[in-house]
Amino acid sequence: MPKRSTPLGGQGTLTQRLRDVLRTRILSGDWRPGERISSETDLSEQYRVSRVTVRTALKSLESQGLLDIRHGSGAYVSNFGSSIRAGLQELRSITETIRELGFEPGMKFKSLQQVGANSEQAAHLNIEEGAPVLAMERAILADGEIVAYSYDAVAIAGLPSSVVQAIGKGSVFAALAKFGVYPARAFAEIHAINSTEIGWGSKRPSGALYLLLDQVHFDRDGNPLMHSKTYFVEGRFQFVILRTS
Amino acid sequence: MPKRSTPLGGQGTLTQRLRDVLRTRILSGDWRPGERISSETDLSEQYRVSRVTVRTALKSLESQGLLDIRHGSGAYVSNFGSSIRAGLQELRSITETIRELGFEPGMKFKSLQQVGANSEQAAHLNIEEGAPVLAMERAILADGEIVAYSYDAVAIAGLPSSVVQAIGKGSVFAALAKFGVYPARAFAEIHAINSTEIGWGSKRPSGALYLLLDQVHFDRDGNPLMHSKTYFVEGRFQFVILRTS
DNA sequence: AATTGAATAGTTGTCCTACAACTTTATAGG
DNA sequence: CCTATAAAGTTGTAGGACAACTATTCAATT
Repeated sequence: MPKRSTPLGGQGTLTQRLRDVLRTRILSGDWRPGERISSETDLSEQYRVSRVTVRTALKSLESQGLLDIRHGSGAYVSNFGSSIRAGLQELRSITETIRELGFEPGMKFKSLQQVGANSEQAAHLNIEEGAPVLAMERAILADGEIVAYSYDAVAIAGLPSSVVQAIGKGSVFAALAKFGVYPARAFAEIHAINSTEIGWGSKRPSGALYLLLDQVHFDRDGNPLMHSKTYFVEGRFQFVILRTS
Repeated sequence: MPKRSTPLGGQGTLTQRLRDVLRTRILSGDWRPGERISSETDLSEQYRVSRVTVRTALKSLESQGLLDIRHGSGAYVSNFGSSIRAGLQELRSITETIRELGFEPGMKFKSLQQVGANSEQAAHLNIEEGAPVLAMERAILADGEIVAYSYDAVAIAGLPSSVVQAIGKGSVFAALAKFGVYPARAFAEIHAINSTEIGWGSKRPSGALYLLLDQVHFDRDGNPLMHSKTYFVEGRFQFVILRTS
């Protein structure tokens, strides 16, 4: 078993940990866009892992659009590196995304209670109508400014009631993680919405134009965990997608 | 050099060819959603490739959301397999997407001419302001109904003038392909737009609400090829994204 | 009978070595 | 200066081995 100088902290498989380290290095600018990163052999020696592990990690970053690997030449930092952080295809907590973009995330609950699922929620979560769900209405803030309103419903079956308190204190993702629930995938639909019925409070934006992200989160096994309708105030959040063929 | 019974036709690396074959098998229902596919060793023997190649192909399909690989257990077909095809993250011609969704695609040009690049186009295409570009304004139809208005600019340097005629007859992608130009990636920004300034003609939709896909297409080497602002009429086109962690 | 626990076989994760295929750089010759 | 060739460097694939994890089987215990 090889020992490594930089212990590759974190969780997950060795490849995943290495991938995260390399992603951080790329995003932090260790290599400039268009520049060639170290060769697989070099990285293999540097982190004391096999070349197979390095290759798998690089391939993963390539499929995320951060790298462009060319046979016989090397792996080059893609020219989109800096903007991709807010990429839609990567499933991340909104709170964490806001923080990584350099803002101070915040959250204001309008409601947070256990209710019976309405027909839309029941259909998305694959449960009976009226079955208990944890419903919440939140305003999401960045540096004190409202960037989105979110209407969420968590399938509550099997979750201890203490999760309610945990959610009230911070990120939904972080709260669920404490109870062993990890969203692994989300299936999202995007719409443009123009309505004055959305949002509340005094800091409500003047416009009525929103980008709606209507998504269902699933766990590893494909079981629906949460239905979420998030209305992003147009102009205050930049959504980007890297499309590949 | 191993010989394989099924020759894995197509182009690209061995891994890419195997990946395409396996993706086709998955989408065609060789294994049902949730079902475990053959083990890496089995696939390795079946296609006469090394386990490394099989692993790389499977990992690629996992990052596309088609598979879920579990340590010590196997690779399972994800439950979204059938819906993903229309996903935003896959770069495809709008025309072809419309046809695959079962509609008859159409296109109406308002203009198609060589002009000097404006500042926005110049910035996105990384050329001088005023440099020649092929600009077009089009309405995109599905079954005769307008689903989007698109304002595009192709960096024309090096392209023969005959490409203009080819584009006028059908898909832009198809026309460019004839001249050896293949968009490999696109970087898209999404916005909600409410404006009456968009669109033209008698079949113009009554509403003024659009989903704007503002994207730049790049070739394999990262050179910008085309800037494209496409305004999709809200409600007439469904955009979905699979988000993974 | 039901539950627990250990052994077992099967599968993915990582390692090592080797070589093929491709790209870039260096070199020699004109 | 230009071209062709050689050399070095890099990614792609192969094969074998073992570790780590999962699912199953079956005997022992309650």
